[in-house]
Amino acid sequence: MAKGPTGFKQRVIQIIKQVPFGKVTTYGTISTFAGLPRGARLVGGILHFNTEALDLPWHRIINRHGFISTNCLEHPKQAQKALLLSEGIEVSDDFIVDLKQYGWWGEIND
DNA sequence: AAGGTGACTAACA
DNA sequence: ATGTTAGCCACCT
Repeated sequence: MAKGPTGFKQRVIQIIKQVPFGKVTTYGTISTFAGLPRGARLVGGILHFNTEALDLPWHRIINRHGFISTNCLEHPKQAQKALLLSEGIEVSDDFIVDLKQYGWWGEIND
C-alpha cells in the first residue's frame, strides 16, 4: 500500500476524521490508535504544523484533562472553543470540556 | 544534513 | 501532595 509522506501523520489524520460530530477525544487516544501509546506529543506536534489538516476537526482534539492545550496565537483557545460550541459541545469558561459527556474513545455508533 | 522544539502522558522521587 | 524525568517521532531552522 502506498503510504503517505510520513505515515504516522496520515494515520493520525485518518483517526481524527473518525471522531463523531459533537464529540471530543484526547491526544493519547489518537496516538494509541495510531500505534503510538506514548506518541501523544506527535499528535500535538503534527496538528501544530497541520498543513494538510484543513479538513480535520482539530478542535475536537484536546488534552487528557479535557482542557484546550492550544496556547499559540496561531491556534487560539478561543477559536477552538467556538468550534466546539458550534458542534453543540459545552465548554467551560476555563476552556474545559466534560470528557465524561463528550469524550470519544474509539467507539463509533454507526 | 543535523539538532532542537512541540497543541502530551505517565511514572518516579 | 507537587516537581522532574523519560518517551514517542514529525516538522522547522
